[in-house]
Amino acid sequence: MQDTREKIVGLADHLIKTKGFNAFSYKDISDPLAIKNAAVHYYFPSKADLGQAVLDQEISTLESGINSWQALPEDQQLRHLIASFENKCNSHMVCIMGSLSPDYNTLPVNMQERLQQFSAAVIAWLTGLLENGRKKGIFSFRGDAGDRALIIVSNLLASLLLSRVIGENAFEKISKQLLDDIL
Amino acid sequence: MQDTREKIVGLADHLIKTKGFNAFSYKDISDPLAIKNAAVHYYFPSKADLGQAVLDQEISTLESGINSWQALPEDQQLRHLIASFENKCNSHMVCIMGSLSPDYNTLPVNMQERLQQFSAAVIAWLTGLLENGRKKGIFSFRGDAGDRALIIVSNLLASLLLSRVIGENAFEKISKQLLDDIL
DNA sequence: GTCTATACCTTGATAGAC
DNA sequence: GTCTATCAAGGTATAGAC
Repeated sequence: MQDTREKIVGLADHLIKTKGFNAFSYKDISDPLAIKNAAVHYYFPSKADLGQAVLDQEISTLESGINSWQALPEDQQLRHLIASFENKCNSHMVCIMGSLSPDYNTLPVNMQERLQQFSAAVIAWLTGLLENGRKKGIFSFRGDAGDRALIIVSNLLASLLLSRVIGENAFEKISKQLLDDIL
Repeated sequence: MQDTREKIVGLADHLIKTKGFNAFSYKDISDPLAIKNAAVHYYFPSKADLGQAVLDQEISTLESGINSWQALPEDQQLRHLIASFENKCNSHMVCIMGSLSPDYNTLPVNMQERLQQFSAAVIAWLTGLLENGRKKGIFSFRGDAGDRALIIVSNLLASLLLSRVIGENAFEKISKQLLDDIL
């Protein structure tokens, strides 16, 4: 089934966001699907292949999200981004960048490249969004839009990490202040 | 030698900040010290013991840092905190919270507890620092000091993670904006 | 305190039958 | 596509000699 492939990628994505790339194994994937680890290797010969598939999916999900918000006012688009992080927080997940960046040095090269690609895409999009929103008077902030985009991504990423350690309201507090600072 | 113990903890600390807790092994420690892995187990029977020792050292280093800055004006104290992150960035390390929080669910309980303790200590100290600095007119910001402390920790933590993926100037940009926002 | 030696387990991965 | 069977490698950890 082609379906199995998708289930594997979905599970791997979830495992990366809850346990980390180095901490999950093929068994963590084959058991819930009630298949054997060899079946997983049939779809993804190496763990690097699986990791790459997860990142490719993350990138395309991001892009289709961005596309679907295109017609909305800039502040609404930003709220959608924040909402997607809120969902992760409620499901006790961190984002893909928050999970993989500490392990960056241990990742296979193909995953490093994809992770860079993902980060660049988020920041480029958010930079444009902030610039346009500022022109229209929707956002108000000092300094370069690219720097501000960096700050926002940085906060959202870290808020999920902190929530895991110091409690759930870390995300709420941070995301609220984030919006207050530019609206 | 008692010295060996310290070298082990130092190496483990460095390994956590470069490769992550789940990605380093006893061999990564015994090889550079030119000893055998059994010698490491002599000092730290389990990896959880070693991880705990690293966190205990992090906590006491933090506390002695905080103490040594006590007499300085609040903005100087904050700059010292930022400088300590800059050092990590230049050495291609992330901070202990940035490294361990994504792996939180996979950590032994004693390490989870210490990590919570560490995070709480940083945030409590920074909250007080911001409150005092605001009273004196050194800092200027809206909202609760605790929320602002959360934002700053969140940014510093994430800036090291982002630097690793998208390049070195991420830290510089973020830390600069951080100060600009409250000075 | 450090060594050798080793037990035991998990992991990623492959070969070949069905 | 999925299975059984198996592998080599590497990991944590322990026992006991020196």
